[in-house]
Amino acid sequence: MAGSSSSASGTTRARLLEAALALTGEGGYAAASVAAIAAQAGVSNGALYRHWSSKGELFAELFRTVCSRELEEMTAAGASPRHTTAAERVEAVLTTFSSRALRNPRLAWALIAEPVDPLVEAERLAYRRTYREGLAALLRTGVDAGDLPPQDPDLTAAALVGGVGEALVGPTSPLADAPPDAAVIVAALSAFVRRAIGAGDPG
Amino acid sequence: MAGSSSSASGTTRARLLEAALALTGEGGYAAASVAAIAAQAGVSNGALYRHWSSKGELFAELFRTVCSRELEEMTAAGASPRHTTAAERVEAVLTTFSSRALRNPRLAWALIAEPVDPLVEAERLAYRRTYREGLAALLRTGVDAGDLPPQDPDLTAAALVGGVGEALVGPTSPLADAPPDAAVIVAALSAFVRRAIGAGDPG
DNA sequence: CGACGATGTGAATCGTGATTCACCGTCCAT
DNA sequence: ATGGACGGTGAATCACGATTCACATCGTCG
Repeated sequence: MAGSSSSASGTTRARLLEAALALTGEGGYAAASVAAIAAQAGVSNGALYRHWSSKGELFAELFRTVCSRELEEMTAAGASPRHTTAAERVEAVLTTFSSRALRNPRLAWALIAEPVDPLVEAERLAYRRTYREGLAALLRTGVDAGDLPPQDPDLTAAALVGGVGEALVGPTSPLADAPPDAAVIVAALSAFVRRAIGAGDPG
Repeated sequence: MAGSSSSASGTTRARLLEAALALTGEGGYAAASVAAIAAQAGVSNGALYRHWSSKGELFAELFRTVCSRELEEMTAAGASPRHTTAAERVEAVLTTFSSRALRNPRLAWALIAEPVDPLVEAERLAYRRTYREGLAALLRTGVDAGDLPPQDPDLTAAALVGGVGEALVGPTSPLADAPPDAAVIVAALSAFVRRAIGAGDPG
């Protein structure tokens, strides 16, 4: 009926993903029931199962998509030639992470901390590990080069991921969708990160 | 039948709490179904409802009990006259937290990070906030005294709570109940904390 | 003794969502 | 035109654990 590629909607599959993302961004994973997703996408419950074998699979895919975009951004930020030292790169990665998360706190919460399906949890865990490992690699570089003090890079990286996450969704979750002042928070977090990795003052 | 106060069991109420704690310590909150708790305590499902109006209430009480003990220990550690600077106190608090958590990683995970009832989540949140506020107060003291560099104490505190938590239950959760080497982890975390709050070298 | 409250029993019931399935249309290939 | 694959429908079903409730049991008190 509808034109094959025009107005408001793509394929049902895409609409379901969009709907799931939108609902998660509003009310978190909990608000994204199969019924709600289907309704939002304008299809029936059953349609979902034509494209995924379970709700979990849909969300695993969604998480993968969203997180991989985030990862890309962070990686790019860390790899930019504007930064020369490992400390700067670590800071850039986490600043990117923070400012993006603050743009959509609810979604960030869902991605970082909300209770989810085991299937989805596995996806989240995998990405967390990736973040951690990326940071650890940067830290190792810095330590080896003597820019950063001796430390266990893996542990520092884990603590940074957790610390930044908590600082963002912890204080954020009580708040509505209007972060008080993202720039201030990001700056303060940057300072925390710099100190935590043992880098000196801002360059 | 059994002696009123002798061998293996106190009141049913107490046995239910013990059972819930034990199960949570083994398989987390998820493993602690009403049926499992009742079985472990040697009573029937219904007995639980003679003492709490819901499973959530039981767990809220359990969390409160356990967390308040932890809080006591941490507070005591931070208040000890052995420590003079704010930095030392912060470090002592978090070291206490870490080493205790590492003693029972599964339970720590349940207390810190596992998905739980809203009722229980509220309890957890309250304690997290308390930890955070306690740390923030110490940090403020240090900053005011000039021992620590200027910083947002609340944000630092939040990041520390999150960072230490992640470092503990993140890398820990994949492991069985035998932490590789608690002392090493605690020492490394201490160093992280010292750097993160901007304290100098170890005293 | 007999009533009564507190406690315990455990099978039946409920609530909440995810998941299934018998039944269409539509569209293309033969 | 016709068969059948590809979606789609949505009410019925299922799974799973918490919760209820009609029925004991026991200890205490008048």
